[in-house]
Amino acid sequence: MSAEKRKIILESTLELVKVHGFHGFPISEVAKKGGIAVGTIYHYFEGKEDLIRELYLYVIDLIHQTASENDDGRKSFKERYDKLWAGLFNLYSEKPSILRFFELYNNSSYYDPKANIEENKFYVWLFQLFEEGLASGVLRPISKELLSIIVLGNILTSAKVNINHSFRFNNKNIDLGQIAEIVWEGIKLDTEQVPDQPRIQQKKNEP
Amino acid sequence: MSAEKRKIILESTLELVKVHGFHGFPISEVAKKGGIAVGTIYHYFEGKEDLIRELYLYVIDLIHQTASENDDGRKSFKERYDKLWAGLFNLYSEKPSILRFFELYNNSSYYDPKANIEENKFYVWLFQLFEEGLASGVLRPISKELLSIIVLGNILTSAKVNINHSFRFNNKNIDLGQIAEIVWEGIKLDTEQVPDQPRIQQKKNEP
Amino acid sequence: MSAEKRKIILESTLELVKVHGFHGFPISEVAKKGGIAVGTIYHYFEGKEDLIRELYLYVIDLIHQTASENDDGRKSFKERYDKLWAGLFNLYSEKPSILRFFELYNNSSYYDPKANIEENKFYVWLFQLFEEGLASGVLRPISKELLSIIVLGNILTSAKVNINHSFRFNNKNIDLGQIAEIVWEGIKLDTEQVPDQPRIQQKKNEP
Amino acid sequence: MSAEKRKIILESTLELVKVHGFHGFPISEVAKKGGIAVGTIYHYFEGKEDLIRELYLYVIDLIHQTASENDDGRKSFKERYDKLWAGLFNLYSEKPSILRFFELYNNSSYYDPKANIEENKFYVWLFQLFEEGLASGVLRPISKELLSIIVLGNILTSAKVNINHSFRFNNKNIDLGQIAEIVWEGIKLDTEQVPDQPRIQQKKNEP
DNA sequence: AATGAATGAGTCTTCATTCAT
DNA sequence: GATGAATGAAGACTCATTCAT
Repeated sequence: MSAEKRKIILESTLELVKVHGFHGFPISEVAKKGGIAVGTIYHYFEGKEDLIRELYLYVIDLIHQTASENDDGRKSFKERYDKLWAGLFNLYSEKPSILRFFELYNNSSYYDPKANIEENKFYVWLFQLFEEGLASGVLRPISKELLSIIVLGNILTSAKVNINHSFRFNNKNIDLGQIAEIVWEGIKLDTEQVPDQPRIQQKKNEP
Repeated sequence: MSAEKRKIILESTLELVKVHGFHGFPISEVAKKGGIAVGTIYHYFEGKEDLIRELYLYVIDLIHQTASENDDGRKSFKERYDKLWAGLFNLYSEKPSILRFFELYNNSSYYDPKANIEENKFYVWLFQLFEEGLASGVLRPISKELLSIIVLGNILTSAKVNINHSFRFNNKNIDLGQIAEIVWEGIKLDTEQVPDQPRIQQKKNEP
Repeated sequence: MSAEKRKIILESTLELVKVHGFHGFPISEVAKKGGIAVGTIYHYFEGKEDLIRELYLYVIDLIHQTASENDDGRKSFKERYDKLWAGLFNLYSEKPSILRFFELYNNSSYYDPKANIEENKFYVWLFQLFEEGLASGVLRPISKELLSIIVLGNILTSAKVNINHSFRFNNKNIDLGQIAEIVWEGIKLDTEQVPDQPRIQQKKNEP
Repeated sequence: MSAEKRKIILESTLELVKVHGFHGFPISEVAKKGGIAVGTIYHYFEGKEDLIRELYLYVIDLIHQTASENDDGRKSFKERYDKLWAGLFNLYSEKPSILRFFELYNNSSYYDPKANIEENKFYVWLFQLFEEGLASGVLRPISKELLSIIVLGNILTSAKVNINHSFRFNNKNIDLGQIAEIVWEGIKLDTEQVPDQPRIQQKKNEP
């Protein structure tokens, strides 16, 4: 069992998923792309389903590394926020296969709904980051879960547009950097104002 | 050629896409679900690819109708913004198959990158809405394209979480309505005056 | 039941058989080519099998007419032989769909092996012709069946090559008229006398 | 990739073509007849079309072998001619599937008209045989192409009748050996006569 | 460990035929 | 008589997985 060969299989699969979707390519293509035999893949993974699920963990790890590596707890939260945004935006832009994989994964039959978010080390790290932001008083009182959802969602949207916008928006130049600022405007605490009054009313979507 | 039967096929497909993804179900399932014969589907559509592409137009139409029907140009822009958000959020939440379809479509081999966004009547309508918002002076000077991207992206994210969050976030209650306000905070023009009145009104997406 | 419409169906089918073979085209193509509805064909014929079998009779009739129309019992047998050859050769060459149909028919599942050759009016006529030739003493004592086989077989071969030879034989000019003479040399009775008259003239089929 | 399995597939197909024509049997029948799985066929051939085309080459090879194996350049041309005739006649009679295949192939959509006859090793061999016959002076001055057409065409016709005549000609006994002699009479040079005068009258098949 | 030939259930698609209008 | 929408059985082909080497 060489880790090298395992990685070859995962990366080959990632590329193929990007181009063809989960079901759009045969295992034999993975073998061909990786320069190995079909049977070999079954030494490293139990089957296609297992391969895709392991690929999810592999990709989460990549994201976690990218996000945490550049982080420096001594910097201001805004700086850390910008680094997070830039890091993931660049990762997704340079490796669109990751972005694509995520979009597909959550909607696919491979997705395991029983997987707990707390076991996902990237989310654990991210929750921690936002908790520190909240503690430092620069963020409006929004739950760390919601902050994660908004920020990640918008990074994803930005990167998606970045990858596709040339044809999607008629070649108009769209300044995606603005999105980071717009979101920041939305989540930062307006210091000029009286924070002792709730600015946002409670609302129950699902009673 | 009955429009009725055509709709049955489209709706059956939409449901199956939601549960299984594009490639995860056979055409015969569409037939069974619709109570018709397999061959009939091929009278109305050239093949699976064509069916999926027509489904895209069908769904775009649904979204356009939902968004435009509830719109009233005489109301304030904020009110129109809230209506847009509530309308789409509810549509997606009540019919997750639409949400799912979009997520998949843009990443699938069915997606036609040559399709011009200007020919998409929903986007035409949406661009017009934001142009009016910009003209009325309540929005920061952000391009209508970027505004569309941000707002739609966040509605989608909200609805996605709404549909999945029960298991995705460990049953924590997440107040998705906040997202509409956070985004609004990000795009609205800050008039320095009068912070002594609550800036965000109560809103009930799902009573 | 209009005879006109029946003929349209038969001729449309004949053309389609030529291009696609028996199984290579759907009944709907016959309808489209003939400018009629699919159901109409089933008013005139019991099904595809019946249509093909009726087409056989239709084609046999065409051949019989062509062969017998130009025949004149008062002419010499050699002249009648030449007329037969020229008539069928031209018919096949101008309407290759007939030739094609025959080749296919005898090898297809549509062919009815129980059909008695004596009930085929073209063969009845042909056997009669050769019997007269034998009676007149210009032919070697070969059974009328064998004569029919040889002559028809070689006309068919000639026409086939005529239709295809340009590409089959590398654009070499092949004088197919020779075949008629070669076969004649093979079946005619050699009267030892009179070699003082030229027996073979030069001939140019394709100048 | 075993040559053995490849041959099993080809032979199974050949038998099925004989009975049902090209389109009259499913690939699954080939598999069943050969005692293998359907998928295996697709390891050896790209599809049905490819299988049929490869079968053509396989059959050409069989014919070439049969014809050339029994040939002896030291014998007289008439003896070689008789051997050729007998060899092919027997091959076709004993293996009617070959005969049937040829008839069908040239009229089918599988036939590739771009295929050059010079690349067909059987024809190369045959042309050589007739060239030697012409050089030895026993044949009338007929092009080797035309000689090939006539001789092959008549062998084919003979064998066809041999296989089918029992029902085609009402159980009459037909002496097919005569055909070889008749054709020989047609192509041999009449040494008694004056070859400096043309023996065949002018005729115009295609004015 | 690595290979890749073999398997056969499953998929898309076609098309002869029917029948209500 | 004429129509053509609807049917569903049948066929070509794919591909995840196995296993002998």
